[in-house]
Amino acid sequence: MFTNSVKYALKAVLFLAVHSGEERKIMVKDIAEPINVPKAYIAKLLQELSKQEIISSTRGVKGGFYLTESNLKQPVLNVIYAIDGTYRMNSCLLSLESCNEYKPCPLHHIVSPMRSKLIESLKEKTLEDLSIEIQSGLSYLPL
Amino acid sequence: MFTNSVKYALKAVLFLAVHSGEERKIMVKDIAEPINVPKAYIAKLLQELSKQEIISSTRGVKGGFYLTESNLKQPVLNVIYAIDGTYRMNSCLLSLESCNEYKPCPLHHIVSPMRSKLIESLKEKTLEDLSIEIQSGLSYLPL
DNA sequence: TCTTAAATATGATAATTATCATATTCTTAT
DNA sequence: ATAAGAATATGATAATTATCATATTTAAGA
Ligand code: FES
Ligand code: FES
Repeated sequence: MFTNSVKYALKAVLFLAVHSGEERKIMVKDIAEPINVPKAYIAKLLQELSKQEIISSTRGVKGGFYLTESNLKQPVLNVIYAIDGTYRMNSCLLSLESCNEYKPCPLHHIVSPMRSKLIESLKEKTLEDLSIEIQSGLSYLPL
Repeated sequence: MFTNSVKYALKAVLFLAVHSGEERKIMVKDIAEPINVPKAYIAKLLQELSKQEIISSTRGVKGGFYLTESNLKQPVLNVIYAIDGTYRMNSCLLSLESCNEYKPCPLHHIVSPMRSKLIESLKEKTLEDLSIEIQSGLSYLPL
């Protein structure tokens, strides 16, 4: 469904959502280990997310990655789009072009409503929402 | 969501569902062109599907690929599993291990119900069902 | 201002997936 | 039997994705 990169990015961002803050910046190596993702790999992804202002960072001594209040308000979908682009989630299952209501492929009626719902949910849920669920013990992060 | 291989395989199988029969075998080249997939690529996929008895084939003069009545009764999901394996559809979105109700990842509550529904639908719908929909003009094949 | 510790930019390598090519085997009809 | 037309088996190449590595830039503190 998603690429490995998106999965890793989501894990990292959610980890930051739970553990970081403007006063609690976290370095790559302290993110990589608990979420169980290769350090160099997650570093690259974090840099990209930072460049796209999905997450925040400062360099140098005492630097690291973190989420601002504003970052926390973002929908989960932002992370996905930032890494994979929008195409993957929205393209038709059978043709490789965009999904078309007027000339639906044979799987459209099965797949499209669910995809719409999924995207809607990922747009509604913010990083903060998920962070709260994790902290309430309704879901688990490291796995 | 699915790999390119699965998409191609589905297109080919549905093409066969609509156009072939025990008395109407179709050769690779006559499948590849209308579904707009490279011949050598789809050939390999068709061979694999044939080996797994998702579709039928005979070689030699007058040979080709086709679907028997029994083939037509199969759920769409069979095609997907035959090419991609079962893992891809069933694994957790965030960890790379299997999805777990008792220790759900932060996206589980959003994603899991929809995935279950999707799998259910793909299990219920047979190739014949989709073929009929195409023939009724409810959906379109080549795209 | 200089040293140090961090992210950033850039790119190299490995693994997987997608694509292409061809010699072999089987089936039908001559 | 044998010639021809098809799938089959096998493997090679290309493109994309995943992974790793490192030199450069920036910020903080001595
Ligand atoms: S047209 Fe194929 S999924 Fe919508
Ligand atoms: S535990 Fe992650 S999707 Fe179910």
